[in-house]
Amino acid sequence: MPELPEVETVRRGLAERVVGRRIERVEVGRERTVRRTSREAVIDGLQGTTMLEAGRHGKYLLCPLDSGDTLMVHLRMSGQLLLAPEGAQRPPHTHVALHLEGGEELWFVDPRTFGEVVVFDPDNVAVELPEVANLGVDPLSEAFTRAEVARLLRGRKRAMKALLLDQHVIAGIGNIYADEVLHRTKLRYDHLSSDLSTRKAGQVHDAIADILGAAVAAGGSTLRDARYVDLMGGGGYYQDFHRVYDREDQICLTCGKARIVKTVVAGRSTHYCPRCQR
DNA sequence: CGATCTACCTGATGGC
DNA sequence: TGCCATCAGGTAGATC
Repeated sequence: MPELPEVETVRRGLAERVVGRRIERVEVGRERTVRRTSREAVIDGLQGTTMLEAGRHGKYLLCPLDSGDTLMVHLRMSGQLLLAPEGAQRPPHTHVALHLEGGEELWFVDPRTFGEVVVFDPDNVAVELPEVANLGVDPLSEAFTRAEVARLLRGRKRAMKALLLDQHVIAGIGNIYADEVLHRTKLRYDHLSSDLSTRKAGQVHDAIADILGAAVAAGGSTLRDARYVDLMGGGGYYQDFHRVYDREDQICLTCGKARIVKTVVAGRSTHYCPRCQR
């Protein structure tokens, strides 16, 4: 569920409401959520610490603590971070609860349990969280330029959809926004990245920046199942602006003629306009 | 190297 | 209403 815009919305909530407040007590329910290390490592690593800032790289939340360690949270498919009053009724599948100074709790809720909570030493990230060390450029960072995107895309011979989803190249794009970016740039999912002109690669850069930026401004995309919500439990509304995702058989909003096709590519649902995208 | 498939889980949805 | 099959936004690892 959550891709960069949704994770960024959660990050902003943490920056506004959790950074600077001491974590007084930690509860870990389900062991699977902390499988990377252990229940003890997460409890001992968080208890008594304070988040210095709320960071993000791609879909990974990375929050440095005053202990020198860093808290990593990945929401994967169904994870949520929710802020609630101390003692409030917890939803099912609340696997971690942080009791914050000032009488609130921060919950990690995750029905499918793909998500993770890790406390790690940032100086040792390559060993403790290698996938974080190997993340590609973040589209909201200064390093995300037209020239860099052209280099990343044109230097590889990959199907465009698979490449946009590859977190080692560009970090943060998931299935929804990959389809939206490809539609905006009129590229089909199987267009080879090595065939892009420099100009076209620049358009891909611009589409990523525009679409992710607009989605962040809209608070992300909350689909019918409402599995993505922000820290306060509110939904985003960028789903109202999707032009291909979840619009199977509907008329393309760009050409007004063809109907959106839904197919499966590399095991992922893929939506595109057969008339606009080549 | 790259594409595809599978596995990890639970819940929502749709067909019968 | 109930049962069952199918599908879901992510990622890593195996296989070809």
